[in-house]
Parts: sequence; C-alpha cells; structure tokens
Amino acid sequence: MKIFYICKSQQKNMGAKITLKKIAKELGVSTSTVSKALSDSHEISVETREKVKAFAKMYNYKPNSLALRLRNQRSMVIGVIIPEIVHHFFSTVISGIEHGANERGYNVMVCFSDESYQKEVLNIEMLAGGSVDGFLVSIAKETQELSDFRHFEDLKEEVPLVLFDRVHPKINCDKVVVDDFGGGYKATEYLIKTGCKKLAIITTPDFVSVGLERKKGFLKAINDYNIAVPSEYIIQVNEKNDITAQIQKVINLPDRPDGIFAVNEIYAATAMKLAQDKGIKIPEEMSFIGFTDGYISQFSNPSLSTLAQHGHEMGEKAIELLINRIESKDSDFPFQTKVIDVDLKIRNSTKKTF
Amino acid sequence: MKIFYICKSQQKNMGAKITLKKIAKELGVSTSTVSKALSDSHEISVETREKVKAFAKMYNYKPNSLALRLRNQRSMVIGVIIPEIVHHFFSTVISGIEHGANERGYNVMVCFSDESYQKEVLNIEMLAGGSVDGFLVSIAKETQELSDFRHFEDLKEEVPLVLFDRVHPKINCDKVVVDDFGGGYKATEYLIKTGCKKLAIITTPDFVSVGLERKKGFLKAINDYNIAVPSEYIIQVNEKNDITAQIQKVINLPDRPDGIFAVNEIYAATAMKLAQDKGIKIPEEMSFIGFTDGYISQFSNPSLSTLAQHGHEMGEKAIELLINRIESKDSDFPFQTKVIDVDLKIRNSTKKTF
DNA sequence: CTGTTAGCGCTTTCAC
DNA sequence: GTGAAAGCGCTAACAG
Repeated sequence: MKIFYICKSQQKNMGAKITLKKIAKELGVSTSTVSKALSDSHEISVETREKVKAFAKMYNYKPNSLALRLRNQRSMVIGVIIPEIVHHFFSTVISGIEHGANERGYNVMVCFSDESYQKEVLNIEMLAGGSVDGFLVSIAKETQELSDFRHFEDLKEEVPLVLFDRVHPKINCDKVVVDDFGGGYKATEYLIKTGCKKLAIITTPDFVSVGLERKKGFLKAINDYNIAVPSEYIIQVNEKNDITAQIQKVINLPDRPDGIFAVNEIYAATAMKLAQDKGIKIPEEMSFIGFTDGYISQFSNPSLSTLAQHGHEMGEKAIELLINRIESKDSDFPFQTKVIDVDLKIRNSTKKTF
Repeated sequence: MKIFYICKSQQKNMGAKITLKKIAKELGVSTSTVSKALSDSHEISVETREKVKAFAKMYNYKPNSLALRLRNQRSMVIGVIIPEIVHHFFSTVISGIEHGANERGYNVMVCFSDESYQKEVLNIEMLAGGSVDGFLVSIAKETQELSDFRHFEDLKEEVPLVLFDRVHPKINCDKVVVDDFGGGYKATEYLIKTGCKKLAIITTPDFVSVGLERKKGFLKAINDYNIAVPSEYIIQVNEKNDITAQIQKVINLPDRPDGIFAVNEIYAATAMKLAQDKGIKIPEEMSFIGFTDGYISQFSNPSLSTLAQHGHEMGEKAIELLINRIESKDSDFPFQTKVIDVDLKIRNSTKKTF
C-alpha cells in the first residue's frame, strides 16, 4: 500500500503543493469524497475515511486558506493598523487584541502606517477585499493633520471598523479611547497638590487627538485651581523639527516652571534629561509627569511618574466590540465609545503628597 | 445615464460588495469584458472601457484580493513572525523589512509568537496555505529551548523561509544574523582597555542563540587578555523568575566587578539602577555596556554605552534574500548566511579611552 | 471588439 | 456511500 503511494507521486520535489484534487486522483475517488472524508462526514464509509485521512496525513495536506476564505466569505482574521511599532503602548494594546481575538477563534495581522497617510491607505487596501473580516485602527498623525478620512468611509461599506486611541469624531464607528482628558487633569492636579506653582505642558500640535485631550485636561485643572500659565509654558512639539531644541526652550526660560506635564514619555524623559544637564534638582526644583508607562519611564533616572494607560485592556475592549459587530446580523445597533481609565503612577520625578 | 445606474442598484445598503459580475450585469456586458476594460486592454473599445471604468469608480469597485491570489497563486505578501513586539530592535528590523518589501511590490504582515512555541506554530499555520509567498522569522525562545523545528521543515516544502537574528544551525535555509560574537568581543575589549579588571557578564541561558554567541565573544576577549572570571561573575538570567533578584546578586557580591557586559539593554539598565541604588559611582567604580541601542539605553541616566545592531539593515537584507528566493526559478542555489556588523556606541556608562 | 469557457482549491447541494 | 456540478471572484485562452 505504502509503496503504491510513493510510486505514483514521485514529484515530491516540493513546489507541487498537495491539494484535494491530487489526493482524489491518487486514491481514485472524487474530490468531494476526499473533502467529506477529511471532515469526518458520516456520508462516507469508515473505510474510505481512514484511507483518505491516512493519505492526507502522510502528505501533510493543509487546506488552502485562500480557497477556504473565498468560499466561506470569511477569513477569521482581523487587520490591525497602528501608527508606529516602537511605541510601548501600542505593543500592550496589541497583546490585548491578540488575546481577545484568539479566545474567539480569530487571528490577527498587524500593519504599520508609520504615521503616514499614504501607507495607511495602502495598508487598508491591501487588507481589504476579502483578506480580513474587520479592522482595528489607530489613526496616523498625518491623516489626522490632513483630516481626510475617505478611506475609512469606504471601508465601512465593506467590513466593520473599530477605532482605538487615535480616533476622530468625523468617523462614525465604534471607538475605544483612553481617558486622556482625565489623565491630563489628574497629572496636573497632582503637581499642584505637591506644591508646584508654575506649571508647563509639553504637548503635540492640536490635530493629534490624544494630545489635545490631555492638554484640555491640563487647562481645566489649571483653571479649577486658579493658576496662570504664560504662553511660553505651553510647548507644542512639531516632530518634523528637532524635538530637543523645542523642549530646551521651556527649560531654559529665565523664569522657569517648577512642574512639567508631558503628553508622552519621550517628551518627559527628554525634558528631564535637559533639566538635569542644567543641574536642576528633580523633583525638588522641578517635577515631571509623563503619559504612557513604558520602559523609558521605568528606566529613566529618577524614574518617571506617569499615567498608566492599560493598553492591554484597551485592546481587549476594542477586539470585543469589533467581533460583536462582525458576528451580529443586524448591523445597525448604535455605535459606542468606550473610555479606558488611566492610573497615576507616582515614582521619583515628583514630590510626595502628605 | 446616472439615474439609470442608481435605479438598478438600489441595494446600496452595504454588505452587497460590488463584484465584476455585478458590474457586468448592470452594464449588460460580460464579466470578461469588464475585467479587460478595467485593465485597459486594447481588445476593448475605448467607449466601453470608459463606461466600465466610470461605473466601477462610482461604485468604488475593488478587486477581491483573495480571488486574485487564488488565481495567480501569488499573494505578494510576506509573513513576518517575531517573538515580541516590545523589543525596540525588532521594530527597527521590521521597518527595514517593510522598506525593502514595498520597494519590490510586496506587502508585509506581522504576527507575534510571544516567545511561545505554540503560538509560533499557530501563526505559521495561519499564514501558510496560500496566504503569503514567504516567511521571515525570528525563533521564539521556547522553540529554541524545546529545539523542535518540524514546523519550519514542513513550511519549507511550501514557501521559502528566511531566519533572522534568532536562528538555528539545524534549520537549513537563508539566514541573517547580527555579529553577536564580535559584539561581545568588542564590548569586553573596550571595558578592558578602559581599565576594568573584574569583568562580569549578564546573559541569557545558553539555548538563546544570540545570548550564547555574545557570551562566547566575551569569553574570547577575556581569554585573549588573560583575565580570570570567577563563576559568580557569570549570570544567566532565567526570565521565568524575578529578573531583578538574579541581577542583584552580582552587584551585591562582596568582591564586586568593575565592568559589566549585559546582553540586552533591559539587563544593562536594571543592573545599572541597582548599582546606583547602592551608591556605586558610574562609570568610575563600575562600567556598563549593553546590547541593543534602544530607547532604554538612550534615556537611562547615565546614558548607556551599547552595541548598536542596525536592525533596519538586517531587515532589508533578510527581505532581499527572501524575495530573491521567491522569484528565482531554480530554487536550489545554496543557502547563505549574512552577518550584520555591530557598532560600539560609547555614551556615559563607561570610561573613555585615550 | 466582445463573449464563452475553464480553472485556481474548496465545500455543498443534489443525484445516483 | 459516492460523484457531478455549481459557485466564491477573478483572468486568460480561445472563439466568434
């Protein structure tokens, strides 16, 4: 028996992928018989089933997933598009997405827009058209700046879309966001309560949704506590130019701030280093709080107080919304927006409360 | 004309994806005519071409990529499997991969094994079977520990495979690695030349290929310069237990080292922090060099001297090898292994040479 | 210039 | 218990 198999298919010289058809031919049965046998259908005699399965195993048969998807009109894969891979925060989100997806039998594919509008569109085009059953995306900075969201609109006609972290009100879909406003408020309030009087913020341009929200939180706290903030204390970093030089300015101010809230850990760590270089004592003379509790905050010296964002939870929530949307028949239940809490994590770049 | 279109296809209520067939039906022509018109075939009259294209555009027609791939037996996508997303190094490799891939018309999909054998196998199964034209993988730690590579062997029957960074001699395929040995040597030599006499290494268990090579480089230098290294100076971190506690040991030694080489930036930064906590002066009393020039090294204080690994270049090289393999007819030219140089980047955790 | 047909790999009626 | 045929969406060889 074995010899028979080996003889007939001497083209084991790879490339020639084994298919249902080939198995059928070798065994002298029809493809549908093979298909049914492989899925253990009761229509097929036990004998034939065994024979087919043995043969398939021997040749390490794997169904062609493309064909399967084309036929089932389902891929069981989720496309994820994030702006940048190096962000520790996005890593944690992805781990949450993967976790939730696997639990419900889905797989995950990740693409990177590199903050570019072009690449975002390209990625969507590549993944759309049958490849994935749904999209999870965090919008690229350039797209936010351009404020052009047609690619998302088109997409929504085809498969469900859930936006996370970087969202936009113009796009009508399910969303998961961090409580950026609340985080900005908490951080600022903490600085105030630990005695800082002259508060500065290092943030992004306003088109970056999360930066804007964090700034709003900052300003609200400032206002609630009746603190004046001169305009030189508000730095909006343009990442197209030298970041360090822009941050330097606020540190070098003759009347410099004693508390700095930065909307990400890179800005925070950079500012802190610059301050240290000038011999400023941290946190006594200047306190720092960043957003995003990543490795940078952990390993900087002194370690940075931050707002921890619970990326894993965000990922899980986002994938849950998406899969629910994919699997629900009546697709028109209202879109929802989930807000994930942030926690203030006090380390050594800030003074202690009493 | 326009009205005609709109009337006939009133099911604009989404879900009903537009296909060639539907366009053909609406326009009263055959699918092949539509197909050819869309690809601007000269077989079709200009008039018809225009009409079809206009209609397709209006309905935002996008070819189904699954069907395309099934037909062409090509997907133009590369599957990448990496152990962990949070490693800055892998991020840079991926950027290189993407760059090279896009240049040659390929797209990239990334999956994460989370250092787990199981997930690695799962990812491969999901991407194999037609979804991708080739694989780029960096082996998970667990797989290295188990030393079970059957999934790669099976894979190679189907599509080309290129291993990068974490490789294994048992797997016969193209490979791209960092000069881990050379890096270990360079770092150690630098420590010696800047006056360190008591050298310690913080590394991984030996089954992690890159850790082993770096250790070998270290030992070679030690040997070349006739330095004795007591066994307590060699720490092999088991990541299943508390990392800090294990690293603590070498710092707390009564006769402690004055130069430490760590095989990654996390170990290096952790060790340095621990030393600082004990009031040890860096680099005067203890010098540090890590591997991987990521954010941690950059933002630690003092900033860490490291071996920069040129991940981008590695990614570009890997994708080049892979695509060459994919596109070459005669698939049996010999497998090659490329070695990417590392650069010693001196910052402030080490003394200066003269 | 346009249409018919076959086929990529698979599943699923529906006959036999 | 098994097989023929249709169809998922697309293209290309071949007729007309």
